[in-house]
Amino acid sequence: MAGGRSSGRAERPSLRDACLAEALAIIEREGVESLSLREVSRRLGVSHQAPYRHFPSRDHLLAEIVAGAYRAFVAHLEARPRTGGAQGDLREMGRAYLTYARAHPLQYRLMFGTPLPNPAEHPDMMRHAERAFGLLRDAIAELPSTEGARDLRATHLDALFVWSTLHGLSSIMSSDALDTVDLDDDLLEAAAAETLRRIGFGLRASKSD
Amino acid sequence: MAGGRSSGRAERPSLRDACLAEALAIIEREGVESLSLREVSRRLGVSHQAPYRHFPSRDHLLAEIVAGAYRAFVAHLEARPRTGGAQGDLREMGRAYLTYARAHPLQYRLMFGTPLPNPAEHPDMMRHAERAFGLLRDAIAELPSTEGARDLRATHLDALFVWSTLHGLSSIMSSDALDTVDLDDDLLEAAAAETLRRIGFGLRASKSD
DNA sequence: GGCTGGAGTTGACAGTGTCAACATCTACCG
DNA sequence: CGGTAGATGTTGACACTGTCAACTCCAGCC
Repeated sequence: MAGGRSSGRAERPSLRDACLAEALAIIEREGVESLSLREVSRRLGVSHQAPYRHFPSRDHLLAEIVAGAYRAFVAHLEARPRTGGAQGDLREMGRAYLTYARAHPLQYRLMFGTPLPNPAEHPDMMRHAERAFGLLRDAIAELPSTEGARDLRATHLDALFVWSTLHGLSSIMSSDALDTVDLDDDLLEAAAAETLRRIGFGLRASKSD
Repeated sequence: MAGGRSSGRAERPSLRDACLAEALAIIEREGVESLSLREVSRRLGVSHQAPYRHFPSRDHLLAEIVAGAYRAFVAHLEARPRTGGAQGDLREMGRAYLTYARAHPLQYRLMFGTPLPNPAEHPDMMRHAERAFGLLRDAIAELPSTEGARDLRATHLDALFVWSTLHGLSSIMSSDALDTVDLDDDLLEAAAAETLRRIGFGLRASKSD
């Protein structure tokens, strides 16, 4: 039902895929807000209405690009090393999260940083998003509970803490705001490691309440 | 040189201020991306070029609104209670940060969440932004250093940690992403308190390295 | 053959930001 | 008092955008 329209098996010259690729290229160079279907058409040498054969609207095209970013994000998170126990696993998840954000700042910003096309109108995009959040929450739910049953509320609190810490660092790292403050690359590298360590402390802190 | 054009002393009917107010109202109802100077003009009953007498471009108007949000943010941070020592002060700062983000999600998003008009072209807006960051960094620099001189790098790391944690929670709280996950208001309240506590743990953790 | 439906094109419309030329009104200076 | 300069606001244009509607084309199928 979903996806698979592209590389499944060569299905036509696929102007559809060309649009997605060209749109992404435009966003990379000029930013989301200056993405225009007409410019995409122009670059592809087709008429300004051609993309409408494949996308109901500009926002639908954008939503598909964002969905792609989520898909890649989820894949990256799932591809993390799966060696240690629950605690080590969460750490790997955090590392993977930060790695992706550092390696793909544009995609990260597309997912979390920019005003998305109305999410309610693009359920497919949201499905991928929820999948990503679910991964993180699951990893936390797996944490060993030192005091018997892990209650749901505590899990939510922990998830929110981990999520917001990771997200905070990532969005700062992939934002322009950094330019106003002078921080070198080494520092950011260190900050990533440090943040992971501190998340661990923070989680343990909640137990020793 | 800067500011003071508004409420200093009644300086004309001040279409300028009316534009800012109306623009903010539009953003509140429709979102940033659908803010248009022409709509502002229409609502104010003036011609579509009138605002250009007061703002060189749409982005300049937007930048001024964002600058206003930063100004209010800085004022809110500076108005925090100043009772305790450095440690208590940082805690108050954190509380004030989260309070503002909760009370003014729109403004918070305007500052950190949306693609701003090219910051380099709006130095005034950036001046206010830096002021806000500076407050936080200063509060951290004041922390008692248990091991003699507080080195600059450590301060930066700490600042980045505190900042990103606060920002992460705030931006999640003021974002639509929350809607995809079911979290009640009580939980958010608890998360704010919990996060402040955990930031404390995180900072101490860096010392006991 | 004829017909149907997808893919792409052309032409229009309303909306936008912005430049340029015009009008008007206000204040100040001779 | 008259006149002139500057700020303020208006009208008209231009290029650009997303999107609707009607048109052409061409492959495949009965």
